Amino acid sequence: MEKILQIISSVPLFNGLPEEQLKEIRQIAVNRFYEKGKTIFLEGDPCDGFYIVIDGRVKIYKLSFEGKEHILHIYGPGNPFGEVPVFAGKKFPANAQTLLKSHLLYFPRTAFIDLISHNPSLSLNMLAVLSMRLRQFTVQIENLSLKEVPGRLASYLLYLASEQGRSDTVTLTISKGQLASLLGTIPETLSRILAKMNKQGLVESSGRDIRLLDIAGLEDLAEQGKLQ
Amino acid sequence: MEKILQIISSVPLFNGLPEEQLKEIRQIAVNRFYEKGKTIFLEGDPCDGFYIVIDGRVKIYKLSFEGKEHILHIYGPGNPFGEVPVFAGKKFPANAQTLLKSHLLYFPRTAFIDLISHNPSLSLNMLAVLSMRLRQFTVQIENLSLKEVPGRLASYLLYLASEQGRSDTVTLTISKGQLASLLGTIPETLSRILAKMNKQGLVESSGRDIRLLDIAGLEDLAEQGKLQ
DNA sequence: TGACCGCCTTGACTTAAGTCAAAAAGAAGT
DNA sequence: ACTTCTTTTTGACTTAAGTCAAGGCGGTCA
Repeated sequence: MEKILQIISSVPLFNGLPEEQLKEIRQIAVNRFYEKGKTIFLEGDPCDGFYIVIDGRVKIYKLSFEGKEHILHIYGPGNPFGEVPVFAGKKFPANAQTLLKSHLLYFPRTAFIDLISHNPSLSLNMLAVLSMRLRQFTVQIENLSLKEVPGRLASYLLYLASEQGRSDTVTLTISKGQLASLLGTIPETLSRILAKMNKQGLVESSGRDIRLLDIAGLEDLAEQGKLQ
Repeated sequence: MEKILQIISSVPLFNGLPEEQLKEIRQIAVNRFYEKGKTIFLEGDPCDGFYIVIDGRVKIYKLSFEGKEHILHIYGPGNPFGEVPVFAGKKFPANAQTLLKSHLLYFPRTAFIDLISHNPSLSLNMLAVLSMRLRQFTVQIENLSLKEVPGRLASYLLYLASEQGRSDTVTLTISKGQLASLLGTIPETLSRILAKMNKQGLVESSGRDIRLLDIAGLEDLAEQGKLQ
């Protein structure tokens, strides 16, 4: 119980809120535990609340008619998800599934809206979270429509390097198949492009570890969107 | 002056707010007039406020390294834009330019945040606006990564039909070049695909008017994302 | 050790969509 | 009606990336 309060206080969404309000938030939160590979919700499901990842990992994805999936986000501890229908419309715009055994906190819609109505700081935090997400989507759309796969991969590797605080080597935290889906392509193509980048001396990859040999080259590639 | 108050009251973002609050909002709003084709802001520009279109039309777009543009949104009267950096970070994530001579209202950041902090209804409205936008982006990403151009075009035509309240004929409100950019492709490709859809009896297009001859076929196409 | 599994890679082929260049069709102004 | 400019269409060609199918690699478990 105390532990959860501590976790809540470290979630960006609840940053800077006074102790007392954190306790209120704790009051309405519900623990939910999922095994690996479990569906949390499906696109079109009616929504009456949103989630925060406490532990584990969750993918948010869309499915094509034939069943091909495109991963929109992968969320880990501290990330909220499923907030869109809380404030607009009723239904989830995408699917959510656990990638690992996960511990989530669930916030019922009405109680949360009540809370937010009485707490300007919380509402500003929530506005910030949604705005950041819009910003991310903007980048994703730019990547999809203005860059080719090599450019998107280079962007992702550089992002991962900054994320992991290292500039020389990164370690993929997801499978290459999942990465392909996140980049809007398929495993075969990703594999071929990684091979090409190896040949060109941009990276040196073995398994999930990828050494970034030519940062400047990768930055060019990420910016221009094209190989060569 | 009175006219602007009336316009403000009809903007979805300010729906359901009491008269008095609308007046406060009017207080902080600043009129801005732009000729056709003028830049309102560029990606990376520091932001200290956002806009609402009163009259005219504005495109929000990204530019690739080589200067190719991808239009993210086209906004008309009643639509707010540029809110993202108000709540998260400082810089605009995309470019904005007028497509027509336009009248905008500008809301300075700090004054607006002040307002929102004291007005839960306004903040919930803003949360709804951002959430709707996230939902739209979700659809756009789905279209870009899981559908081919014919599927995106079919989606757009059906959307336009519902928008214009007619199921048989739609009229493009933007040039075909702009439409191509909005669908993440180029004019040549769009032209060819429209020609193919004509040949297949799905539509009958002449200039900016497009008759939808086979709605069921278009819906299939939009859902499956592929022609044939 | 060997069989099985999921994940990744490679090869051959197809195809959607982009590029470049030119013609055609509209719109606007004189 | 004629010029000029923009927008749209068409054609020939190239290319990025998808499909299908086969094989390889690496773990796990009996």
